[in-house]
Amino acid sequence: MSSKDRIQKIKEDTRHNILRASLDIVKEEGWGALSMRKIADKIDYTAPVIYEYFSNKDAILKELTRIGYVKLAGKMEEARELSTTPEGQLEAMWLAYWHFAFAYKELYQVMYGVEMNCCSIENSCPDYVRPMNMLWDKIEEITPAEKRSEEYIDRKYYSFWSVVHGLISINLTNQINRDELNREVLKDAISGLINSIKN
Amino acid sequence: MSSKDRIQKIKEDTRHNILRASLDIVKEEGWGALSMRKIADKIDYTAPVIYEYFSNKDAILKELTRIGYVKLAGKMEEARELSTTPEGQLEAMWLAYWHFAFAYKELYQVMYGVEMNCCSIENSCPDYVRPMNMLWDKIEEITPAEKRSEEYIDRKYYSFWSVVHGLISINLTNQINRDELNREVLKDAISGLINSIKN
DNA sequence: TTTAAAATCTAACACTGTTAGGCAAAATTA
DNA sequence: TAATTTTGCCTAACAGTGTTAGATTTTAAA
Repeated sequence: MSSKDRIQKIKEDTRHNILRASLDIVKEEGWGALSMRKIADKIDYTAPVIYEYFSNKDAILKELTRIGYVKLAGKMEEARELSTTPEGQLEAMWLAYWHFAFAYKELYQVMYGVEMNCCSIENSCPDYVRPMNMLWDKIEEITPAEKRSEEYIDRKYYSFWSVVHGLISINLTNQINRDELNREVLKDAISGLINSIKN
Repeated sequence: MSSKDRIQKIKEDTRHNILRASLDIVKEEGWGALSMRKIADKIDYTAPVIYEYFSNKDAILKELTRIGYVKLAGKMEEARELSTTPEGQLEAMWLAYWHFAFAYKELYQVMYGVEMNCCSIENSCPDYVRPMNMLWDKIEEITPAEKRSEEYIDRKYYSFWSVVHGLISINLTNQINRDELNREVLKDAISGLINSIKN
């Protein structure tokens, strides 16, 4: 009856509270600080109670991942409605994807396994910048003199790096191995960018 | 004298063994399984000994990161020597970067914070594929009929995704925030790809 | 051979995810 | 209403984590 429904609702609330508490902790202290006891503290329970709502910690992460995908799809739908041409819609959807990643940074991180590196990279270890410098210099070399500016080369460098690193990340996280697809995407992107620099 | 040198060498060896043992464990069981005690076991010591060579676990990860960058630069140099034109050299260097990421997967992961997601994504939760489907369909829509094949749309979808996700990952890990650069790279890539589809 | 120093270990602390078992309040049944 | 069952929640524990302090053994110097 009504009491059963009320109990059901309280259970759903608690489940929701666990998810919200988790996300709050991550927002405040990062993924590394998320623990079952900390979640329990936030919702005024002890840790074992959580296991009545989620079978383990991974299940919480998985549900947050799912929520992330739902939210992302919603944002993309919203963006699509703002444009009338298909080209405009496609662009709007990618921009919505982009904005989602930063507006819901923590969700994006758990969705795609993008973790902050241990410690601050910018300890200016010279080894860190050498690969970048090698590529940067070579891009500079093939850039026609009239285009050659720091901003231009920077932009091209980041364009290269984005496609390559993006494709690598996708391959490393989703272990879907599609060699011929990778090769074509990579070749397309690299030759496309080289052409866009030379002309 | 000689005894001091020998001691010095043993110390260097131990330091090296710690790093190699760490990488071995990660290769066998993944980053999540790497622990100080497990490293110590592999080199026939107890855990506290490691702290005479590295101030903490992060320092080990940091050194592995550095080693990764050195190795990457080496591979890129090798690749560069194989070509004579600057365009060929640039392409070869990016391909070397690409191959490095898979040949030294664990190093690439610690260098760029690309972690495997908790559990297998392909539990075929329909929510996971919705954003992809939305984009895929829209790409199909703007693709001229004579080009329209599954392979073609797949390739274009992954090209889009790679740039956008790559740029996001770079922004999330290296917290270097360069808004105008991001906007330009993103706009360039998206409009470039849309044009390449339409023509 | 005694003494100083270096190398290494054990034990502990505070944390982690997770499970088992118990206690008390609530709901159900007689 | 009284007895019984179910539910909700907690404490305590286990095995693991990174890390530190202190004791102990081994090596080197006097």
